[in-house]
Amino acid sequence: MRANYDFEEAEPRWQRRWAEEGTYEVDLDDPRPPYYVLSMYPYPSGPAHQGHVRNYTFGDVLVRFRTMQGYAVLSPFGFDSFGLPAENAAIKGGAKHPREYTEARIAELRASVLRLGAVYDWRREVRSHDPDYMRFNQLIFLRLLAAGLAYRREAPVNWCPGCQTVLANEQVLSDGTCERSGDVVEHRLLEQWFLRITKYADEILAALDSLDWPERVKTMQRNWIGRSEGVLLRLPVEDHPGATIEVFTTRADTGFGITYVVLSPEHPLVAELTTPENRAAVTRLCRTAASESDRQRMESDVSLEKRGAYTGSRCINPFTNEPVPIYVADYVIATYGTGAIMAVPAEDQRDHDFAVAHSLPVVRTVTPPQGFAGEAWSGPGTKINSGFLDGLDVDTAKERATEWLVAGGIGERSVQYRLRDWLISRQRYWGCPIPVVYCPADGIVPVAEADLPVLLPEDVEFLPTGESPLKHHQAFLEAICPACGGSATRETDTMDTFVDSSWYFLRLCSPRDHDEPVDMASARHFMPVDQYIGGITHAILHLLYARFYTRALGDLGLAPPEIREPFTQLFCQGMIRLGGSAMSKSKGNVISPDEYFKSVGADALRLFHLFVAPPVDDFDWTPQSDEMIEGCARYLRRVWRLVVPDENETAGTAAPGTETTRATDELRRATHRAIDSITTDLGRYEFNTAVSALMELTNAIYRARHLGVDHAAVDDSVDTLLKLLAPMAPHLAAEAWERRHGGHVHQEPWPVADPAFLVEAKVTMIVQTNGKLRDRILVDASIAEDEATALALASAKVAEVLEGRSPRRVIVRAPNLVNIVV
RNA sequence: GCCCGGAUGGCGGAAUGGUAGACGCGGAGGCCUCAAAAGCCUCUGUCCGCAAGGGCGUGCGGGUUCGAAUCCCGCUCCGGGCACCA
Repeated sequence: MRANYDFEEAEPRWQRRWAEEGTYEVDLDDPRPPYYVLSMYPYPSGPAHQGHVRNYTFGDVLVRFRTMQGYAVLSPFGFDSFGLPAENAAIKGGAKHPREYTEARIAELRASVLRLGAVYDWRREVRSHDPDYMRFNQLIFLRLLAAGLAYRREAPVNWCPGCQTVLANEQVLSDGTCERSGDVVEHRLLEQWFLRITKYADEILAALDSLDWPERVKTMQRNWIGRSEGVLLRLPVEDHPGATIEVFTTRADTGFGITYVVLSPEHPLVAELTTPENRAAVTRLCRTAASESDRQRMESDVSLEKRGAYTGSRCINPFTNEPVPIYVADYVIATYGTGAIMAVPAEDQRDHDFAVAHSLPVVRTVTPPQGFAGEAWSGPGTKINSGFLDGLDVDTAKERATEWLVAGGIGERSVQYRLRDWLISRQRYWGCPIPVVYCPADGIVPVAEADLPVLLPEDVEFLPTGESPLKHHQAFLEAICPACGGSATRETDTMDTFVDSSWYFLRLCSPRDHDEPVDMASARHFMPVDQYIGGITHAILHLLYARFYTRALGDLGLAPPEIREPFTQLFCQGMIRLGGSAMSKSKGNVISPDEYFKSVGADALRLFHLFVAPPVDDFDWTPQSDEMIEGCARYLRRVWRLVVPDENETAGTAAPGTETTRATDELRRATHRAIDSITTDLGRYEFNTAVSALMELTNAIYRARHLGVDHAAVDDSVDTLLKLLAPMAPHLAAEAWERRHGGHVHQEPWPVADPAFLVEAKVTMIVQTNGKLRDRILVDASIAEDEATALALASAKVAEVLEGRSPRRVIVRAPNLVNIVV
């Protein structure tokens, strides 16, 4: 009836069938081996744009491919549904509650993903803002609290004036601005909740080595953790008996070069060590440092003027027993190491800059290389001016100085991390409440687990005051102390949304379990995630937190303790850029897939995303993209005509003969080559070359039909083509297969290449002289070396070049190549 | 500043030591059609040449090798990450 494939009718029909028939629903008792494919659950920002399309297409190809290979593929979906945009929209738009807003966006995104033909086990859907998810999110927090992995303390924090909340270090960009709003981040001293990720720093770092992840992601995590080995040493303060300044250094060997010591402005000893005549300058410095953002602090450095002030006190350099002045300066960071440093201006450029600005002495303890024209030399060399270290190289001296400090009780070996504990408090409404109350009698008291979840009140007003509406909601604030039964005040901070996303992949294994956040048997069955797919943007934040949480949950008995790493393989797809920046709703440069669903169908759009560029690469959306999408649609029509030929097309009319036999053989080999390369490509996320191989096979089938290959061989190749196409263009493959055979192509086993068809009987041997191509000769694949040489030397083209000379050397790589050197 | 990627036709890209440019987009010509759409066929790196054929060619300069887009050294440009972390 229909010659043309009506994708607009067929695609939604197949989408309904896959959902209704539960094709991609997987349970614990499934006899097939489990395989877990997960795309990072999205923040629901509304209908999908091309970035989502690319992401979910990649994931869906893997789900369908592994299913055809015989796995019980767990393919769940969820929504990272807490977060600022919903609350900001409520504040701006007035009427809509963040829940209503968020759920509308979820419906839109879910519809897009369904329309794309991506298949999930929707029974497993989780949403972070669902009370059920919040309950376990809070329960995990309470267990972390009980185990000492969550704690509250006053700390200098990153405050974003735009978002009116604190940010984790990870959310502050290197220029000192907020990653969300772009505002300059300020410093504030606030009581905040932290998670003790640093306890796992060593394990998380060490485990990176054996992780099958992209090297650049691992490098980024290593840099972020920033482990450094050194010494903590104590410097006694002159005229302050008992007072010592503790500093961390990785260069114990430079001790003889300490010419001053610096405290950060926030250091607890600043007030005590500042003498009256220096108080004014020191206080001014500390006040400026406190009020300024990191960016302003760094910008002050551009003038090379290291800002600092003398305290008036001195401490003793333990190496020389000489007193050195103690300064306060804002180039020392309070939150790293001990918040104080020993300054060695000859071997550290920052110290050198400061020393010059404040006329402090510089003593070299390493001989710089000949011709060194810089100021501070931090590289290797021979020790000088260093007493018992003189003449040693830096590494040996470092070890000797360390031993000396330890033996003298002055210091001990220490490892410091750039990684800080994870600050999770957010002063916002639309997040998961931190389940504690403040009791005048008992202090911080956790909410009883039986009383979870602590829900967000619905009757709140969103006003542009910058304050969380929770702070003014009486019914929410008023709580009963679980310890004494007296009245208490509820915590109004909510959790960073990265907490929600740090364990959802575990929850997805048993999303409806009412007793525990993670069912052990389910997690043991499905975890770890075999293929995790997402953007490189989460290389540090989400992926680091998830690795931490997986370990912490295991150690708390909330998840299988033997599962340390959540994601076996990670694939980071490139982003789609439009007008120079990543396509995203917040940037307002999105291209919707909707018009393509209508004009060419989901399959053509999927194929385009698979074909247009290597999946790991970024690619720029250009006007040419539309032409290429049209090309993919054209290709699919070409496939369709193999199944339902036009009436004026002729096929297989030639009489059987030797030509036919050879063409049939060639078609069969083309088919098995396609199976082989596509299977390899899909396993390596090289979807672009997989599509290209599909096209080559299609071309080969057309060629064969043209030559009159018998119907059985063509039919066989078309069937294989449809199976190979099934993960990438699932609707058309399903429709075509059903017409030919009935049943589901996606339930067919994945084809396996027969090695017998991968070897060629005849090979084109190339003949070179001095590495330059001269001739091509068709030879038997089994040709012997001497025979190949003889054939090559017999070539007229070679004779021309040789001009009667005899070859100096002949390189033979039978049957592919002979290179004659003259 | 440090670290990590990348550079191949008009365009997206393929080839990881052995025929550079697979596959596709765009372009040119032809067929079909009253016409169009759709489709089919041929050509399409560049220069010289009527042609046969030949020269050149993977950002630039060197090197290793019988042979380099591919490996090594040094540059240029582009992209990303980190950046006062002692």
